[in-house]
Amino acid sequence: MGGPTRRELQKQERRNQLLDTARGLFAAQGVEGTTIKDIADAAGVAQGLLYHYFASKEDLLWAIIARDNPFTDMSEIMSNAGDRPAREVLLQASLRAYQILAERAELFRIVVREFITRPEMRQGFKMIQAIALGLLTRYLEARIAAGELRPHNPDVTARMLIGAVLAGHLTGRPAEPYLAEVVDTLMEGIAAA
Amino acid sequence: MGGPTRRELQKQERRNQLLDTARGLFAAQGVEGTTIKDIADAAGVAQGLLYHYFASKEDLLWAIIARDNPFTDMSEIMSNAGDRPAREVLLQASLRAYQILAERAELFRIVVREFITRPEMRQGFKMIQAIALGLLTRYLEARIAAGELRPHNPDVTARMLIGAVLAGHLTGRPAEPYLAEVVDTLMEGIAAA
Amino acid sequence: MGGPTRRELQKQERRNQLLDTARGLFAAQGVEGTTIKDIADAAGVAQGLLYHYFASKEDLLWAIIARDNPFTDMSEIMSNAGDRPAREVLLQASLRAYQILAERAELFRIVVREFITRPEMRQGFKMIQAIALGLLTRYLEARIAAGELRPHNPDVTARMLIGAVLAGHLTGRPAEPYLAEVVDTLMEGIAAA
Amino acid sequence: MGGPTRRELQKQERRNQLLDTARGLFAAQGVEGTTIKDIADAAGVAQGLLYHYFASKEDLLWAIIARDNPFTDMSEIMSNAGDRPAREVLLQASLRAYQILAERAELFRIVVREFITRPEMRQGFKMIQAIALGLLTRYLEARIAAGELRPHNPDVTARMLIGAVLAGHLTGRPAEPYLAEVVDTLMEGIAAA
DNA sequence: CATGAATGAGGGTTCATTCAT
DNA sequence: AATGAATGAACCCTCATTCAT
Repeated sequence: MGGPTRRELQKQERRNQLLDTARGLFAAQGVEGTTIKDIADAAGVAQGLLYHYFASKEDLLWAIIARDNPFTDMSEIMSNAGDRPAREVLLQASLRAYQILAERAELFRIVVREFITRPEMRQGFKMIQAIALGLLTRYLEARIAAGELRPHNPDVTARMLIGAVLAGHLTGRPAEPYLAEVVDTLMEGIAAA
Repeated sequence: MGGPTRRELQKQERRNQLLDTARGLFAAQGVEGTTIKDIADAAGVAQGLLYHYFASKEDLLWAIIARDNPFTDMSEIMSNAGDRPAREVLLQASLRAYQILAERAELFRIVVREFITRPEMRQGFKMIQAIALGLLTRYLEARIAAGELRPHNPDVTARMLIGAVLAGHLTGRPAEPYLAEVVDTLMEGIAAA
Repeated sequence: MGGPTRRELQKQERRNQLLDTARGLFAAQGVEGTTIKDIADAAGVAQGLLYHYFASKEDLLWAIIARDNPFTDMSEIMSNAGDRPAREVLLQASLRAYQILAERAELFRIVVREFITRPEMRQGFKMIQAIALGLLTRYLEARIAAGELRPHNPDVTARMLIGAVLAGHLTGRPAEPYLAEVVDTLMEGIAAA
Repeated sequence: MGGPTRRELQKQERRNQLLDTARGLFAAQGVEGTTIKDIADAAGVAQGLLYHYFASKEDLLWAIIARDNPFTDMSEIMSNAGDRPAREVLLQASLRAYQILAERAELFRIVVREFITRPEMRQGFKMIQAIALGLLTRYLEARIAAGELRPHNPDVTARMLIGAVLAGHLTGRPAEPYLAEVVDTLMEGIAAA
């Protein structure tokens, strides 16, 4: 029987509140630049309380990443591509990725910043990238096999698309018409006929 | 008469030594994660000496950026494009950018990391990106006008190329054949004829 | 309900303990000559704790001054002069001032020392002196108006009395018979009849 | 035979320049608040040079005090009192003391500040005060014996005059008419006839 | 005589973490 | 569950002093 008790619910809420608060500050000031006191003050609690929910500041960081990790979300998207035209599928995937980046902008900033220098996090970064790359590459291979795309190295295409999406996000470009143009260019190339 | 004295030479050498040491540590551990003591120990000098050359840790960071800034280097490259085929020019530019990123990998890691969270540095970042984008965009416009490339939005192409170069660098891809494939894809597209 | 809780009481006690300890050391060695470690060690606490109670060493100094400031104490004295003979009132005021200087000798030493060189404190010094001078001057004016004292510039008399009290304190003269002689001289002069 | 050489003169000038520079900074910022670099920069020389002239910062402080000590100057004044009226002599002495305080204001500030907390300097302070007090007291005793002043404790009068002079100086009062009023009050008292 | 690079001890301050309440 | 007083290790930086040039 079951379900969470009232108390467990409150506990979850408090935990989420602390995660939200910490995520905002981490994104704005960096992990090193944010003190436990900052987080406690912003959340309106005492410093000590954070140690009831998280073993350390490091643990708090990992808890944020674990909770807001968007990968389960992403993997579904590519699975349902079916037989629609590649241009349409790639555009939809780009748009969705853009959307996720916007929604998770704070997490993204935290992760990029920390991944750059922390050796133990670089490992995780490679995994993440491999997943996204894998999803895309497998899709492209299927479309080449189906004859919709000309034979080429799909890994390169995947990296170009991901790079263009990231570059657009980082430089604040609106999704429209940028992503459509990217996909068009990818499909047709820029050489004069 | 003239020329740097022995003492001035030594001063420059010492200064460069400290900049090199700091750059390596900043890149490896982040600016926050590197202490003045770390740098002094690695350079084999006393902590106090750093303050003989740089007013503060912050000042030291800016001194690294100022010294290793690759912009003058980059702008020359696109100016000498002349009338060679676009495929060749874009590939050469990509290769050179890759090379610069490799040479300045440490600076690049430092800068990206710090730019992500420091507001005063974001400004600088936008400038940098605008320069690179501008160089590329102007070149593409010229080739469209010359009829070598089909009419399209060159800003998108520029971002795609930059994104692909950055993504390749960040994920440790060797330049060959990656960059050639990127440029080919950009020129011809991936759609089946 | 109400009143301070146990914890609030302890907080006040601890705060006062730290102020007492710091005051003693500041008086003995000067503010610059006293380190936070000195204070913490003397109080038997960790250095960090001082920053739980005071934002900085400077703040600690001001907190001592604020707590031990004798002005409310002093202003009452002159208000209750009533119609007693001036000789009696001036003597009583001198004695009381002497007493305060003795009680607050540490604060006094600190304040004089810091006021001499810190521009921002000189301001405060002028205010303090103006208050004491004002109290005395107003009293003397009233007694001149009442015909008890001969017409003269009361500001000068006030400064002479204050000067004599300070000089006596600084050179360690016992209050008796010094202050009585000072007041007598002030009342009668030293010229032969 | 004879006279300081050119080089010795230059040496003296340089020494005096350094003493002047240091005195100004010590007075303005306190001894602790002044760095050797401050002094060297203000004098336009290298830090190391100060150690050619003075063994340490402490030594530099004592050298200032030794050079600018005003006592020889002061003792002559009271010796030549002769038989002039006491009012005139006391006023002249007060004026001269005021003048000396003004001329030596910097030294005075330094000395007071350091004397307050340095045990080894308190000793010197007592000597100084004893000298001034002695000169004045002996003069007053002579005038009492001569019948010009009524019998009283001259030590008290001396302290009152010194106190009034110091208080006036510290609070920035102009010499005129303050000192004349002080001497008048001292001579005649403030009681109504 | 003069320079200023170099040292190294120590200062004020910060902050993640602990623990009695 | 929640508080916040208390700790102590480090951090950035300062500065009197030394010494090779």
